[in-house]
Amino acid sequence: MHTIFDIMAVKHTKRTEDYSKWYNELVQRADLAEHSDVRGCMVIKPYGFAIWERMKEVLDDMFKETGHSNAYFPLFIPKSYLSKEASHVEGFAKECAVVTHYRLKNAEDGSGVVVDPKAKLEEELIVRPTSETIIWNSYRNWIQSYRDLPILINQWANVVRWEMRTRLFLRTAEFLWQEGHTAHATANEAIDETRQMLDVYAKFAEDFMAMPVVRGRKTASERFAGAEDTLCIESLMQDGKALQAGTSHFLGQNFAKAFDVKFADKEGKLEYVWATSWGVSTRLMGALIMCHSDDEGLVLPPRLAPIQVVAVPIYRSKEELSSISDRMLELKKLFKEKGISFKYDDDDNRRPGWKFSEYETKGVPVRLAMGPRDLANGKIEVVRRDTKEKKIVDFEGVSDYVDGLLKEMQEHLFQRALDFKNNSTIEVDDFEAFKKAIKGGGFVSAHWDGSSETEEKIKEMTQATIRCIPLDQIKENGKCVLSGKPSEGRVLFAKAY
RNA sequence: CGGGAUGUAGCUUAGUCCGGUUAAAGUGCGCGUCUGGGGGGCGCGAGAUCGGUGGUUCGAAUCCACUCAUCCCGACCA
Repeated sequence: MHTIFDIMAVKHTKRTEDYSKWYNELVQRADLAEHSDVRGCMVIKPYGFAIWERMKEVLDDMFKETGHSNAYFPLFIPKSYLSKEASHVEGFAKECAVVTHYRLKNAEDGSGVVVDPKAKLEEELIVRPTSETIIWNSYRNWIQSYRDLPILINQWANVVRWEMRTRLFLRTAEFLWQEGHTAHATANEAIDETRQMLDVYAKFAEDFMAMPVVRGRKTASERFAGAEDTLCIESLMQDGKALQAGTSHFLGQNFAKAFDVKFADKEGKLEYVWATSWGVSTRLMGALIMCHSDDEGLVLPPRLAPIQVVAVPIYRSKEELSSISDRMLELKKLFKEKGISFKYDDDDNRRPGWKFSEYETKGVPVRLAMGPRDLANGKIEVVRRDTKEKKIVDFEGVSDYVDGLLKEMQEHLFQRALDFKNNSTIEVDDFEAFKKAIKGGGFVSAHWDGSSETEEKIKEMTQATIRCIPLDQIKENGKCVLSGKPSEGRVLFAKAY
């Protein structure tokens, strides 16, 4: 339907009108990604990929600091591998893409190419939905003695899970991620690793994404297929729905047994190896968007913004442009010294107003503007994206001012999101209040009797799932919000992405 | 895989109910011009075999059948 707004100006869906529509429009408007012609797949565009690259850089450093090395394992996994670990195959079988042939040929009727039926694979290959099986198949050959342990490996890769319903970044059939796969001599060492990597994720989310998270443990029904224990970081989006932002699994000896990976300990006794795996994906992009952005567009935390500062000149004549550009190039040097990424946009094809909107949409943290009046007065305009606050400051010293502003914004975004999360977390003690709270959105902290049956019933009745049992859960005696049976502590419920 | 909806220019849509010359608009794109402190104005121009196939008809974007695709709501899921 045409409205007067469509004709008069660019009109965008607001968060309060239709949150998921707002999200979809924003992803495209900010030039992060677009739908591909392949169902469920997306094209990550340069600006979106630049943000993902920043995430990768930071995370990769953190993995290296904790002793991990990168490696690469194949995209294709022999079908038989998947079935070696019983619960693993059960978890993933329903969403695997399968390669059955290795050749095409021209159709006899000239209609194009068809699969050559003669080129059928003897053993079909699956496209990895995750790499535990193929990696543990390799580890069998890599590990003989306790001296070979631990193995601390990470890989950056794409994986495929044939999802029924997809959404840009949040759930796509193919996505990018990293998966860490470690092998240890003892259960305790593997458990410590699981926890260590969870803390790495939490630190990344809070310090870089400015996104507060709850560290917790998944219930049996939400646990990774093949894990003994799954830890997670859970975050809350602005619409009150929870989003699992990262997981770290203690795999016990499940994969070691499935792939027969044993090592000789110091006494020469053969033992199965202990394992972990942990991952975050391009889903973090979705989390980043939904955590901070507003009705005008993306809001990026300075530490992950590909462009931290953009400057726009305002001018009539070439002479004006040239003298403004001189000052901007001075600034460019100063920002470079400080390690601040800076873009001077002197593109003459776009007008200032257009550029202002563009960079707001793309979430560039700080925008500078300088016109003839500022130039004459030795001033420059500084606008911060998070609060849209506009200030005219002295040109002299503006790089220091902006440097401080970026740090303040990083902190402010986190604090704002933390306040939101805290204000959206409600404790309830009876089921009527529980239903009401779930309807209102946010985390609902309530007692649970620990049974999967109760968990399932609550899900059926309210659509809420147990997001996690917080690691900092306080021991307190209470009664399960549904069954009334005894409980020793509260767990977090929410509707989730 | 169940329920609902939609396919018309790069994008967003009007036209479809009630068939009738050359399919309309906004935006975007190109050129020119006036402009330039929050997505500019004016003028000109390019751009669509109306998702596909078949049928009804003198005549189909419009009616019928089939088909493909996408989106939304469920079940499933990082």
